[in-house]
Amino acid sequence: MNGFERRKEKKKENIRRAAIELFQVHGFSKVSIGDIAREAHVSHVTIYKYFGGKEELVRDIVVTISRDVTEKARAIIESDQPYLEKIKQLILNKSSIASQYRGELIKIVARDYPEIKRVTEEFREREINPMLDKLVEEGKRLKYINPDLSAQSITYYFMILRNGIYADKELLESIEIDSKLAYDINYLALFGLIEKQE
Amino acid sequence: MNGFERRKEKKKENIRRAAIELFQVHGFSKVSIGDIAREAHVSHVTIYKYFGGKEELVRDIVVTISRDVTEKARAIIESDQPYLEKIKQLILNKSSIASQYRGELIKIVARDYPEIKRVTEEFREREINPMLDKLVEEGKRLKYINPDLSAQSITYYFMILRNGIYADKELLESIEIDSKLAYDINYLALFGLIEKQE
Amino acid sequence: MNGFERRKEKKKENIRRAAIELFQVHGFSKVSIGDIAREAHVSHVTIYKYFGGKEELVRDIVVTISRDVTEKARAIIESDQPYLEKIKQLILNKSSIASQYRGELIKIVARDYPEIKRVTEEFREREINPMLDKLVEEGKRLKYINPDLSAQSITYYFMILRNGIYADKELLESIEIDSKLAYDINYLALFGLIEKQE
Amino acid sequence: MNGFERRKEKKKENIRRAAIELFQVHGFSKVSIGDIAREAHVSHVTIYKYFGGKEELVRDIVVTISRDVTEKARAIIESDQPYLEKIKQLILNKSSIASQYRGELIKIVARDYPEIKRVTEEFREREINPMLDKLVEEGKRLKYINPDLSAQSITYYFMILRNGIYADKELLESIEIDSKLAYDINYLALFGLIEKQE
DNA sequence: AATGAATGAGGGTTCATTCAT
DNA sequence: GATGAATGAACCCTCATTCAT
Repeated sequence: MNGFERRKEKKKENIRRAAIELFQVHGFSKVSIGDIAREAHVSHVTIYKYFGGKEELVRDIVVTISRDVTEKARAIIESDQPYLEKIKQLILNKSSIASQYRGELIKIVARDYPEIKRVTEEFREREINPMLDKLVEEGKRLKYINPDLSAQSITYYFMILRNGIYADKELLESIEIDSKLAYDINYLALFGLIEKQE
Repeated sequence: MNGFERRKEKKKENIRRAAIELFQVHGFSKVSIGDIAREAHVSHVTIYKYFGGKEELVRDIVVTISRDVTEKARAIIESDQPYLEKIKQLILNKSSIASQYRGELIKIVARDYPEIKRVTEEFREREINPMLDKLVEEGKRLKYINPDLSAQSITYYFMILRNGIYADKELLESIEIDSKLAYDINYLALFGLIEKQE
Repeated sequence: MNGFERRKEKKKENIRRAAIELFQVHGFSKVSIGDIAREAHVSHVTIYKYFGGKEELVRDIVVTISRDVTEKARAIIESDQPYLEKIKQLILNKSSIASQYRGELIKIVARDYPEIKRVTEEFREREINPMLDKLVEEGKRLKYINPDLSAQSITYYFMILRNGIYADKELLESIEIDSKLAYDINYLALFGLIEKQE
Repeated sequence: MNGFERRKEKKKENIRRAAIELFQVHGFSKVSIGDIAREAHVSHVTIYKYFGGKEELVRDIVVTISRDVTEKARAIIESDQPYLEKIKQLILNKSSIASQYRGELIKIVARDYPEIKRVTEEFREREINPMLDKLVEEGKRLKYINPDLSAQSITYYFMILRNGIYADKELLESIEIDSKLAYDINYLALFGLIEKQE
């Protein structure tokens, strides 16, 4: 990648960043190419030249985010931390995942551009699920996880938690501010609402 | 309410139903008044006469749903069932709540029409939260719920679960079809992912 | 005219009144048939049945007003008052002419419905102008009016004054409240702005 | 102002001109943005980019006209002509004022956009009235004007004449064609309809 | 390579008018 | 004869996309 391409890639990155930011604040349908161009300090036709159109820009963003999220998850899972720590981080880590993972965004986008749906599903199928399966396997081996629970259920459970948490900006902020709340949510996700009665 | 008004109310109900349906499938911003009119088999002008405009239609729908959900929840909480059964139903009941509660819809709508945000927040503040607080109180008294958890945390936890579950239509369908999955999700929400080690 | 027709005529009159009132307040283009129907406490289709449509309603109103104004002017001119008094009243009388003559309304309407233009012009041609011509004739005979002025000029002058006065609601109100102002305007119209120098 | 901005200003001017022209012919409410765009040979989107919307376009036009009229009046008043000549020109000058001053337009517009009313009233209050007051003062000093007449009355008288004259396109044309008519109207406005009897 | 402008489509809204009850 | 609803057109405005400079 020569200097020319590097500059171009930087500009693309900048456009992606602007788009994600705006999507998060105003919702996907409300953000126009013009808005993104303004936010990224480029001309809107530059966006067309670089990405081809709104759908392609969005696909590009979705792929970028998906890749990013996958890598973050892989880093956590393959790290050297104790098992519980890994789980906790996957459910509620304050790293950049929070600021990027936008289940909601992706879902809405998927509705508008069915082709993008396929992209994200492929990602989950091929990248995320295998990783989670292995994690669950390990959890069961370590007796952390009830062996009667299916891997699919647990995967779904993760999805529910992540979607539930990251779908609500205000909730996210509350969690970041209030560490007792963060602790409680973690506790609830890990050990459930109900105390097992002996 | 005479026959005249009853017919009118029926037509309004029909328009609401069509709108909700379309919002769920295509997302809020993508559904035009014309679409709703077509789906409801009325003229778009009728919608304007009955509701006044898109914002008012949406506010009406949001209020209707909110009221409905609240009543459903109250029915469960004030019913004569054992405590755990109530909790389970609140998290994952197959009744019409599932088909109506659209946290996601409301959240997106709130972004477009800030005034509607207030309506829903007032509902939560005034109706939902007090009910949940009492429920948590009861759970702690019965030693079902860890007394260290704050009521607010648990309220958020409920929100997360509900949002996470109802935000994903496919997930919802999977749960309805696959009873093992439903059981597992319930188990996870109640007793958590991690087995407490003795 | 039997009782039936009398009731019908009354209703029509009521509709006319409502329409004129609304036109005066909100301007012609801004008043819909629905508005008029509401103001007149009738169904809008009644208006269609009685008048045929918006254009016909307006034509009817214009004719009614024109006839009315003509009769008022005739009454003044053919009355037994001194000449100057007649002139004064024609320029600025507080009678109902003020509340009805709507040069502005008619002009705007004429733009929308060219056919109506003809109606009013015919009226002026056939009714108003002859009356004014005779009045000017008399004024010249009585040495009130400079014989070098053409009757047409004076007719235009009347038009200018009336249009100028009645086009501005606030001006009209000021005149009605402030009698010194009314006196001055009358003076200016009659004797001009400039004092002839001897 | 570089060439770039000059081209832009020229285009805006062109749009204003087209709008004024159409407003004069068809009345304000009947002219759509699309009509103006067509007349000005630009895209309607360009109008939105330049002016923001119909209300803003209209406000811009009103301000432009107001400023223009004020300047024209000031030029006459501050010129080196004899007093009577000034007055005559103010009442009936064939310069571009006639083709621009549109009291009627402004009044109708004011009804639709109350905010614009304020703009024009401010103009009158701050620019026009002081000028007229001084003119009247001078006229009284020179014994041209009856000192019993209030400045306010005379201001209104000017308004009446101007509104009466410029509200009627056909009248305006007649005056421009027929110089005897113009002379008579001027005479009537200056010296009144009635000869003072000695 | 960036910018301004044009196009064409779509959505929200209102209206005059007509139809059915 | 009055009312509610439907139709079809028009208008304001915004957007994605393309063209010309």
